[in-house]
Amino acid sequence: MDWVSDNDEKDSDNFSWDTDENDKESPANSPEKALEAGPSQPSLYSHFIGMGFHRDMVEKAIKENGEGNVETILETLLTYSAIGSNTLSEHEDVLECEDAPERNPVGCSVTSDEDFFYDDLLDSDDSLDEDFKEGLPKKDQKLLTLVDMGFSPEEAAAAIDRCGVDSSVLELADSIHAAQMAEEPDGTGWGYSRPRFEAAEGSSYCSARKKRRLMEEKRRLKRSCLSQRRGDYVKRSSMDFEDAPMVIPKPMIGFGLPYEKCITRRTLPEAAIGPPYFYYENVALAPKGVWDTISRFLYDIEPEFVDSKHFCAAARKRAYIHNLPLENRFPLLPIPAKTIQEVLPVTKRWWPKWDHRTQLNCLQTCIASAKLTDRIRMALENSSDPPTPRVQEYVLAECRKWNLVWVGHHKLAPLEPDEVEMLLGFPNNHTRGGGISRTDRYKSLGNSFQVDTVAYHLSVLKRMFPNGINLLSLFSGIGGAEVAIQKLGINLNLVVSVEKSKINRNIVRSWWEETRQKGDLIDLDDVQQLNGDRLESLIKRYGGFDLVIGGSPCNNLAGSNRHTRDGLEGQHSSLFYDYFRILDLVKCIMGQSS
DNA sequence: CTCAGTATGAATGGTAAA
DNA sequence: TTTACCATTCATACTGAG
Repeated sequence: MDWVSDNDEKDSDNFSWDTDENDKESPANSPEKALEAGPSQPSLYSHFIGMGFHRDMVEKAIKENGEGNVETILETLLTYSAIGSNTLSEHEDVLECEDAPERNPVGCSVTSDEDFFYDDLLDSDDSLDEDFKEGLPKKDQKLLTLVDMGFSPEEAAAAIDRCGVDSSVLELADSIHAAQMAEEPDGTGWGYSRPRFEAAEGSSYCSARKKRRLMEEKRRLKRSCLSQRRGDYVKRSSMDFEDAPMVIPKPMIGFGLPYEKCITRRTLPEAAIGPPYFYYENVALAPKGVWDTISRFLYDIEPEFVDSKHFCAAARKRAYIHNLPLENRFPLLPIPAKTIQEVLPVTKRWWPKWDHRTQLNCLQTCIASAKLTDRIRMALENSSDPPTPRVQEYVLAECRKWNLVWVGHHKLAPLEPDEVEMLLGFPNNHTRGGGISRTDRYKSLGNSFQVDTVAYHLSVLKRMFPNGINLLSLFSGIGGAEVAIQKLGINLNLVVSVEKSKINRNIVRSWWEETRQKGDLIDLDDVQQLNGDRLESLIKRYGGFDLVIGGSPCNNLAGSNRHTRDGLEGQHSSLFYDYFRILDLVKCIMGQSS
């Protein structure tokens, strides 16, 4: 359910908006690129201001890091924000304060300590020189940075011991704060979070003008909502922030499985209650702290951890945060078989006794190469029958790693795209045709929902909306949400679908036509297009959204990413903040009109 | 340019032994 | 309680053919 590749051309939407069509900027014109082209202080300055950072912070961060390194400036700003952003409002005029939508949504109380940190950050000119630091071991560098930031050497050292020398300065600062809070029985909780900057790299092509307009819109819309919410959060006890880190329940069955005993009641925080309903999805096994952060943004709702192996023959460990009721869920029929041998009967004939797998591992975006399967074939040919334990071990490890199935004597193969479609609950040939390549099918499917799992959670909507729903679907991918809702027999009166990949948009649109949908399908290619204006006009025209659904990009969270598993702040995964931004805007706009 | 093929670990959590 | 070992994982980057 997310973004697939960067190589999709921008095309015009099928829906023509009344404004703003021409100030879409190409990535080449992004502020980021402009920076790389040559140093220009005003542009750099306004770039970060545009992201919602305070001007004093930006000035200081640029001074400290030099103009050249955007990356380190950003890191510095994030660090400042994590430590001191909550005090910002104390130093700023009201307008600016409300104007900073990217700031921590959990408005927090202010302690004198934090004031101290912030003042110190702004005023101290006596920090150690960076050249000197570079010559030191990593641990000492971090230690000095933390001391520079106003922490005591003891605190800093303890934090490095706790979190490890490879932790970011931000994490270390966070840890020290947590420790301080724990020591202080009456300490006021502070809502740790990085500022919600929309413009991590992935979204930085939003023009400054657009951003300003968006901010104006937000300021207008959010003034009342924000003050209300801040009030709510300040009331919360510091306990909320000292909770043990998120633990993934075992077995991973969420609030319950079909035809089994389920949890049917829960208490949602006031701020979480709809309309609209919302449903957010991402990988369960994200780096530490990611789900804590996501949950905190999504109104403190506890994630529902579910492994789709309970719904189909392949594992898919995912977490879902939603505000849907839990009573009277029902599954899609027919219930899919849950073993490989049942689902792929042709494999049964060749399946050796010593391969005890009955289910597949997670369906991913890449498949095993022919070379690998041939190596395995050779290994089996050259072994005895049954193969030696050593060969068995090797073969089984590769089978599990690459989800291989038996298609002949000594012959293993990856799943076909059709089979992946079937396992994920999509109609046959859902991703086939329209010029899509085989690799792209795997990629789009690997990023998708498991339809039966999602449909089970969404089934409660059927009774509530007998006349159908208006759906806002973000990071739609190949339309897992739309397919699930359609299979549940819920009419789709309106679907606003945001998906970066043109290939995926085509898939959804042809599905829309094949299933003879009566409603309106509006597809957009960029979440940034959904600003306050557009949402307001859509909501006015169609009477609001009943469900906001989406699974934001997991690229930087997924375990299989060897290169850029950067967490929630990663280039793609930071689009989560756009999910939150849009959901919050929808809530505010709909809350106002009712 | 697209497409297919290929090599490329580490973070995380579980379990059992020390 | 600590340590070691094991299994799993919505991926990225590069290459070469067409």
